[in-house]
Amino acid sequence: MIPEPKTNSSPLVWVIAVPSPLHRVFEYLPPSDNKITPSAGARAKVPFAGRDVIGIFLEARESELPTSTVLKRVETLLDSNLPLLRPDQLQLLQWLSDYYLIPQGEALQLGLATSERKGRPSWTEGQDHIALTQGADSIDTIPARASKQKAAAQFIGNRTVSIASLKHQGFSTAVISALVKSGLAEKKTAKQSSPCPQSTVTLTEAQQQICSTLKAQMAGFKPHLLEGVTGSGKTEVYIECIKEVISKGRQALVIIPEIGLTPQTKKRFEEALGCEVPLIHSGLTEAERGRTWAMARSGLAPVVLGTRSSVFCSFKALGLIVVDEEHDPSFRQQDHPRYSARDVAVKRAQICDCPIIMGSATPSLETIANCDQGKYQHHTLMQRPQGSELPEIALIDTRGLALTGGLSDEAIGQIRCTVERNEQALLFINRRGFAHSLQCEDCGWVADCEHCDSSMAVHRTPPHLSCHYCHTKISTPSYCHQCNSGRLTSRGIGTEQLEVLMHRHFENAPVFRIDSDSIKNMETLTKALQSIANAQSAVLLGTQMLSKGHDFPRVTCVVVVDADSLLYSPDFRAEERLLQLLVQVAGRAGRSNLKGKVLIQTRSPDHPMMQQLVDRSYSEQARTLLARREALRLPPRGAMGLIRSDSRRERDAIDFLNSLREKLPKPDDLRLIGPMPTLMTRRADMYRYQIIVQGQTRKAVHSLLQTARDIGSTQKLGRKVSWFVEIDPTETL
DNA sequence: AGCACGCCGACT
DNA sequence: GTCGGCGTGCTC
Repeated sequence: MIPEPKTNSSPLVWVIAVPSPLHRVFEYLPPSDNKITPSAGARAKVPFAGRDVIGIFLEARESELPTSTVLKRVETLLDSNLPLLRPDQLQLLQWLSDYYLIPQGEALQLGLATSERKGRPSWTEGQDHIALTQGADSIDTIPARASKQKAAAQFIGNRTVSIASLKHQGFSTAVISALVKSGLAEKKTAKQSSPCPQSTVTLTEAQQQICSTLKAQMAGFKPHLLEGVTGSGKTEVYIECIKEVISKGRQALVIIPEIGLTPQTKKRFEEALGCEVPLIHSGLTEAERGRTWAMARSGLAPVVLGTRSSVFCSFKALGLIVVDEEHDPSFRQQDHPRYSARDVAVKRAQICDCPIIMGSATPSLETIANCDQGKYQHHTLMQRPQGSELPEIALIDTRGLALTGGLSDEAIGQIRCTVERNEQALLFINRRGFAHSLQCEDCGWVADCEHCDSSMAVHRTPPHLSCHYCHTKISTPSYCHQCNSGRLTSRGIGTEQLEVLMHRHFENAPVFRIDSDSIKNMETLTKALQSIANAQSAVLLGTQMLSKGHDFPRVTCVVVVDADSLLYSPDFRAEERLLQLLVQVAGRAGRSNLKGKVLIQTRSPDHPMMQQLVDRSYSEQARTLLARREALRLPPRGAMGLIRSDSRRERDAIDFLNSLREKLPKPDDLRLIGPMPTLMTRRADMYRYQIIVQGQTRKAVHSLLQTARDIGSTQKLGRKVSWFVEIDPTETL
């Protein structure tokens, strides 16, 4: 047969990354009014599977599809001058897509603010600030009946303030527009927030030394670990480095674990740097995020402060990344897309050829290993300034002791002494609600969640049972559902119950409970922290929320109510987590010049970790854990991957993994474990199963996961179950 | 993911 | 007769 002559050359097409779960890019004909070829990273509106979507232009090339393919046409090019995604972001997100096995179209969306993803123009500087036309002198001319306007004018004074901040103060749009209408005030565009760094606070010798070492390396890619005990002043070091970077006209990105600490942190950075430090976190409105994003992109913001998603933000000239509390598990996004913001930040620093400082009192074992291998430079701050001493840690063996509300007599005695000295005590308890579960005294029946393999927690205010995994709430039963007995008892103390008991025990001291039930938003947290700061003696109690980064100068006594509840978890990272948690909690004590004391209640006082908590430093203990990981060939030694499937039908979840495993290659340098049930197999009516992949090199694990992903998407069952592959999983439960 | 297309059950 | 349930297939 004579081969067909090659048809005329393929048409010129635009390659577009379309937001869809497909691991492919798509070809389109250029728009009909095509004049220019855009730069990579520009947004384009394209028809896709029966609807219009916003995709990202990657390149123009000759079509690689058979000439018979019917191509659709790009509808409009949205960014014709400058692409919204900068080359460094594009490079980062393409790496992200590849490394975390995320579809390219979805990965690229992460580099845009939410409104930009919908195709709206990016935020431009507008008249979103306000100032008094005649300055503060005109305040007296406002009639007394316009009390709100007067108050607003007083707030503005001689400054130019953002309208957003006025609204935060509780002034309505009506009040603001009235001021403008009467000519007393006028809207202004934000002035370039040129930083005017405030004079340096006095640094300790150790801080100074680290600062000068770091400042000399504020150009070019270099990761640093700043290991500093709680209260040793890591933030001052960050600030000095940021000043250095912005003085050279470059920008800094500061990433912190959770929104809980943003208001104070923002204020602290703003005061030290003398400029606005815009935020990026999930609590902001779309408009506010869009504003920060655009300010960073245009270079208007010299510093941006944000939670994990800010690692993808656009910058004009990124010169430094700071990741505070580098060990924190919340840097890992646990659902779609799954990535570690800390690791992405290191990659970004590499791409932007700038330094990155990771700080922690309890660095992760991965980061310590990276220091050992010489990949990261290690700096240590082991002393608190003003000579405040590190707290003394003691174990309380609770075996055989009569506990009052989960507390030993010794702990209660210590709390009493603390309160009587007009100081504050902090009780850490890792359980919300009144009690862990409700049990029948006669037959042992436990009120379980009907959607999860878990018991329901007891709550009293208001009274109900609640599942902390799927958030199902039911009314508290008054009799046993198995034997009809009326003798139901609460087991396992929670924050609510502890609060009641503390009120009873310490009538004269205020009691503050900090957990996700009592703290609904940032305002309530700020208020609570304010009251704590103003109080003399007090008892603070709460969950992890209390242990994260807050500064409580009057706390001199910390009690860990039940350290065992975290001790025996099958996850290979459980010990590391527990150690970090306990050291962080302990670090809340004695941060000012008052000497602190830490009491840890445990029924396993002989456990090696408990022993070492008393007389070893964190880094010594981390070494021990690291050696054990090494021996067991667990990360950071070697690599790990995970394939998980979730389904309403248990059989489907198992079958999917079984047939996937059969089709997978079996390289001898890899070990596959499973399918096996996850620790809490049924959760919110979903049965969850997994295969764990272990190997010597990350490359081998990664390539197997990639194959698994490709095979999985061709499986018929793949549509009935929801499943994913994950590299370097943090929870292998 | 989201949307179209298609093939069976219970409604005006 | 048609409205709409959701299984299956495809997206340049």
